[in-house]
Amino acid sequence: MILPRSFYARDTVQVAKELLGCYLVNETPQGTISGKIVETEAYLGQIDEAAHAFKGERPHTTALFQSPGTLYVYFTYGMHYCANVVTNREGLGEAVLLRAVEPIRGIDLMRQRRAVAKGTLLTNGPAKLVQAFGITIDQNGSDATQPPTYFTSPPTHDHYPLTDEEIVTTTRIGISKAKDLPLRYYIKNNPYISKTT
DNA sequence: GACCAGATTGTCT
DNA sequence: GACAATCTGGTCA
Repeated sequence: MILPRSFYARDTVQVAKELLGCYLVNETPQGTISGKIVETEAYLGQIDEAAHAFKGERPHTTALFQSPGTLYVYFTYGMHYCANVVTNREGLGEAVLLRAVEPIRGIDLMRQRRAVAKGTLLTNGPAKLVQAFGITIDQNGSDATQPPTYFTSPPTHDHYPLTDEEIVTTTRIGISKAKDLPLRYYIKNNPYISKTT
């Protein structure tokens, strides 16, 4: 079942935690790709110095200020893309960054897009999963509550929701500002989380 | 496996 | 002109 807009229209930290265990799906012309979300980071807009929305709305951050459930895809380091979902309320600039997923469907397609990667290296980082799923800057501003790119709740046989015991909370990585905020979440003992510190 | 440097471009100072 | 919510390929072990 596709997660409705009301799922995202809540406290950003809450959404970041509950996205763990949910599924990311991208329907491409070549086939459907899906994966289980195992690692996220919260970015708190105008009170969070590390957030792209911190300095207010800019031409390249307009998607961050749209309705909850909107995708925000950005380009960084001259060669990489990362994907977020807008959360809380329209106009706040809050979002959750997808840091890692566990491949479920379309693994062959992921391998084609990431020929260099083997094993867990396929999707264990924000730019890696974006590449494996075939997400590009074209998805910036698109609506993640309907196809082709969207999130679903876990299948009924999955263990969900996760307990606090199974969610590890730690500081964010890869950034230079506000690094001490405990806004990174991942599923304990899952081999697909990114390890960089 | 750990550690290090290079890639490459949009945005802000 | 500096730097970025990163990854890869090299070297050394």
